[in-house]
Amino acid sequence: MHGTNGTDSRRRGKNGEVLGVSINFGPLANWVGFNLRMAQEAAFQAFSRRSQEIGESPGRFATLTLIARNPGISQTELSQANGRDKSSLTPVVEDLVRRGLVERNRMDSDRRTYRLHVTPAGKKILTMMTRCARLHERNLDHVIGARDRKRFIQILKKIATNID
Amino acid sequence: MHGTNGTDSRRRGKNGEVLGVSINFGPLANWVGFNLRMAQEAAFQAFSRRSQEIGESPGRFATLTLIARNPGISQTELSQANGRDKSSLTPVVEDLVRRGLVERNRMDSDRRTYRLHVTPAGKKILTMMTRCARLHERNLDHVIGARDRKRFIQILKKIATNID
DNA sequence: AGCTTATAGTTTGACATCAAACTAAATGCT
DNA sequence: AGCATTTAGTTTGATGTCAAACTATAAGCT
Repeated sequence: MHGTNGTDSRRRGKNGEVLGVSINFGPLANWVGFNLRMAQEAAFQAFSRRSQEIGESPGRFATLTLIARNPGISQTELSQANGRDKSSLTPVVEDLVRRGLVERNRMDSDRRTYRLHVTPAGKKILTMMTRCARLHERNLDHVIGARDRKRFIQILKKIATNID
Repeated sequence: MHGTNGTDSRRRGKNGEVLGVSINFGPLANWVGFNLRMAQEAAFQAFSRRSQEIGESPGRFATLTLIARNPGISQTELSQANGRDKSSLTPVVEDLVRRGLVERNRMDSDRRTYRLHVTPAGKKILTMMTRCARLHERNLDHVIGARDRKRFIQILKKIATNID
C-alpha cells in the first residue's frame, strides 16, 4: 500500500499518492491575530513544561510576582494587572494562602477588600520561579534576537493597551 | 498580622483608596512571555466581540479557513495546522458538520481518517467571517504601525516554530 | 437616619482546552 | 496467516477561564 507514516506531513490524494503540497494557510499566514495566538501557545507550552520541573503551575508565577512587587494589593487590582477576571483569581489566591505563600487580611477601612502579601515562604518559592522564568526568557530571547527584542516588547505592550 | 501598617507600598488616601494606579510589574514588564500573553488576550477579546456581532465563535474562523484552503484535509492535519490538540477539534468539526458548513467523508484508502470539505453554505459564512477578521486586522495594523508589521509577524512565526 | 447605588470578592454555569485512555483500522514483522 | 505496533479519531477527566448572579459592605443622596 502507499505508505502513510507519521513523519510525512505531505498531503495525499484520494488514492494516497503524494501531492507534495504542505498546508495552505491562506490569509492566516499574514494575519497578526493568528500568528499571535500560535506564538503565545508555543511559548506557553514551553513555559508550562519548565514550570512542571519545579512543581508549579505556570499561572501562579505572574500572580506571585505582582503581589510581591505590590504589597497590600487587592484582588481586583491584581486581576486587572494580571489581565484576568477577578473571579478567576479566587481559587488561585485560595491555593496560595492554603500553601502559606501568601497572607490575606481584610482592610480595616473597607471590610470588603483584602490586602495581599507574600510570606517569607512565598518569597523563597518566587525566587525559584523567577530563576525558572529567566531560563525561559533566555530561550525566547535567543529565538527573537537581541536586536529586535525591545521593539517587539513595545509592540506587544501597545497591542495590550491600545486595542479597541 | 500585617493589618494596616506600613506593609503597603502604594499611596492611599486616609480611607485606604489607592491614589495613583501605579502597579509595579517588576521583571514582568520586560519579559516576552508575560507581554505576549497580555497582547494575545487583548487581541482575542477584541476579536471575540467582533465575532459575536456576526454570531460566530472566534475559534471557528481559523478552522473553517484551513479546511477551505486545504480541501480534503484530515482532522489530525487540521489540528496541527491550527495549533490545537486533535481532541479539541472533535466537537468543533461536529458542530460545523451539524450546521452544514463542512462535509466529512471517510477516506477510501484509509477508513480511519476523514476528509473535510467546506460546503457552499460554509463558504458563504466564511466570507462573512473573513470580512470581520479583516476589520480586526486593520485595527491591529493601526496599533502596530505599517513599518513594523512584517518584522513583527516574522518574529511571531519564529517563536511558534522554533521554541523548544 | 434611611434608601439607593456602587464596589470587593465569591459562587455558579458554560466553554475551550489538553492529556491520557480508548476504539477501530492499518501496517509491519515473522 | 497471526500478532504486535502504529495511527485517526473519540471519550473522559481535570483545569483555567469568563460572564452573570449573588453577598456583604460602603458611599452617596435627600
